[in-house]
Amino acid sequence: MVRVRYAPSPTGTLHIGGARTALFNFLFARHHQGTMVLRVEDTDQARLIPGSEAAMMEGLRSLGIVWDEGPDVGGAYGPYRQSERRDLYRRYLSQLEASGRAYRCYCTPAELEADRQRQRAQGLPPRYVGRCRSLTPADWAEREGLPYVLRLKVPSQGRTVVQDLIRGAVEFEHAVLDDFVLCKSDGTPVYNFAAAVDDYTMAISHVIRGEEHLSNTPKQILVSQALEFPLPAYAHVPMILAPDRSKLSKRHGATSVEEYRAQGILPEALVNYLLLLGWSPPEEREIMSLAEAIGWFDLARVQKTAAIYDLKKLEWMNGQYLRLLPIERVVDAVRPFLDARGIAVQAGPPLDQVVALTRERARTLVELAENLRFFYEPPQAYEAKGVAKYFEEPAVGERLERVAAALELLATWDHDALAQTFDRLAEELGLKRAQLIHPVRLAVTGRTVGPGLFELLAVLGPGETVHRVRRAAEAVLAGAVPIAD
RNA sequence: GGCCCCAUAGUCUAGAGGCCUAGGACGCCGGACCCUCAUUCCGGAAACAGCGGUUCGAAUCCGCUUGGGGCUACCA
Repeated sequence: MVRVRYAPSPTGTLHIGGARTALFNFLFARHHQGTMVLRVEDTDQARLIPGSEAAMMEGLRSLGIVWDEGPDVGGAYGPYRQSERRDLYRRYLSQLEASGRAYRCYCTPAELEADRQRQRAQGLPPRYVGRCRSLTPADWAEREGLPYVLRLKVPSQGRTVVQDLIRGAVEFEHAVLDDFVLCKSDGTPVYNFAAAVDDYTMAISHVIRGEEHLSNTPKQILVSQALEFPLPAYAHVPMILAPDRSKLSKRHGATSVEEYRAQGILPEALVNYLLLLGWSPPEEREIMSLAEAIGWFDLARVQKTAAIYDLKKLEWMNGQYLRLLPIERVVDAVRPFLDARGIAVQAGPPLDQVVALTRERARTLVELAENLRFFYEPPQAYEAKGVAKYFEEPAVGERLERVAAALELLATWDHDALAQTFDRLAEELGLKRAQLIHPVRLAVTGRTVGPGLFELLAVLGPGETVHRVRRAAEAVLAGAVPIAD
């Protein structure tokens, strides 16, 4: 039975690195009909950020990553917050103490700091010097009441081998490890201890996590062995780096799932993009559904090398999804972006028709919202480049008047009728059709780029079209064309 | 500093000794199409970090060098 976990620390928002790790866990679990556990690692209350846990869960859900057991949904191995598992940790801690595998250390932070200073000065690696290592329970009794931490008694000889599913056997000499802290003086367990206990007590079969944890793994193995726990399988997935190859941080722009959402990236696209960072499908096709990914997912195809995220490709992929997804899905997705811009769609043409015309010209929902704005708001000004190109030709004002007049008489308002009207008028005026089309697009949208004119006008409707063409004609004739930008 | 991981184009990657004159994707450049833009379609430039081995043969195996990353807390 495959059981995996994603174990975030609620100290911020859901990071794309974390999201990718969660995604790999989720895909692995689903592929093997296993169970996905969400565990909140909140032992360090000082670092906890209120609302972070809920935000992370919301971020995961928005991407379609769901869990079978967790703080919100419960499960047979709860509780799922480390802060609620104190009693459990205490039990294993006293077991370790009783068996002599852990010992009390009374060294003060000042003493430890002094040790480190000295070691650094001597060019030695900073490790715990072992001052309290051979203290006996009798010595402990003497120090009754003094604060102490619990340290694991790491064997000084030998080595620990991590069998990693992605990297193979990785060896760590015990000589380079030190007697690390299991439990702080205030009684809170420390990560490497709590993680080992939880992975065992939650019956986790595969620990799939970021590469930054590889160096911690021997410590967790040592804890597990001291407690006589069987070991889970480990798989350390490569990290996601910022474009300058450094660790991802706020200064690299959008790094959280929430920020990408705000920039108009669809969750479907983000998840698909993240999937390709560190994993490759067995076929040369990159656009795929979560269901397909579940069928294909395999740790053997996970890369060893850290990946750098590429905004350009994410945006391209988002564009693909904008075109691929059912129109209703895109309409729903763009609505909040319209609202945020005060674009009132109730008064204008049906949004689905508008989106159908504009979505293939957008890469993000922000762009899409801006691109369709003119359907609901007449242009206040006209693009400078277009004015120079199309509104300054001789007799353009009259030409626009003619168009308005012809359109006004049109009985059927659809693409073909509009096309015929423009053809006929162009012939009458001795012009090329394009010489009518471009000024009219500018008159109606204020821009030089956009959907095909006849499709656009068909959706915009006769009233609004004629009105806008007239208005532009008047401005041109009056020599008072408002210029945008 | 010590320990650990990694190394194919600007970026994501395929590649598990001969199938590689190294394949795909984004981006970039050029072209076709078109009422503009976008889409789409064609075409192009662009990589096996370096040096030594092993082998009949190395992007693939080994070593060293270089480079990048991680860990080294009473953080996770």
